[in-house]
Amino acid sequence: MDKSFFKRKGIDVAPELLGKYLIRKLPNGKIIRSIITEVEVYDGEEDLASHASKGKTSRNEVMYEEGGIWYVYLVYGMWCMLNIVTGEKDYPSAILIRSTKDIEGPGRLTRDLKIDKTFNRKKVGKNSNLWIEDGERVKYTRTPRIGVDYSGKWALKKNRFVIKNPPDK
DNA sequence: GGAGTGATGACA
DNA sequence: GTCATCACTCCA
Repeated sequence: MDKSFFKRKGIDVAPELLGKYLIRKLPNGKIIRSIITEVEVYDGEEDLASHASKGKTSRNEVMYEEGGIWYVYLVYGMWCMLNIVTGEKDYPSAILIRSTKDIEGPGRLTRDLKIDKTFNRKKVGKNSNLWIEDGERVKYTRTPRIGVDYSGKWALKKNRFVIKNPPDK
């Protein structure tokens, strides 16, 4: 995956991630490939649903980096969320990977792929044992994001991209 | 529908 | 230091 792919706006990158393969190489050498089926875009400080809405902090500073690295953080005390940072440096935006074809749900995804905070800030690539490979171009639909009701009008923004008719493996 | 869980950020 | 909050999943 070309680095410039992730330097574009999250809203442009997100639909193209659908249908691509998320690939995880486990410590024991086993490789898991799964098609990305559901993502959400968090874009800019004005997005109240984004961690970046409160400005730069020690947790979200990774979002301000240049696109092409992972942003992993803990929610609800037990689940890690997997995001890809997008956009230029100093612009906070990221895409949350919510589901793949085999694993539905962002918390389950990271549990099953054994992804934890050690991936935070790592580059998307084989060197970090977690990367993306080209897949098929697919149709998708846009819906409001999940679990962000507190963010007022931003909760209604259709920044969630879901694959339509996922191809068979 | 409701509990559990712990890092994080806000405030003092 | 305290306290409330939270991009979730599981089991009723």
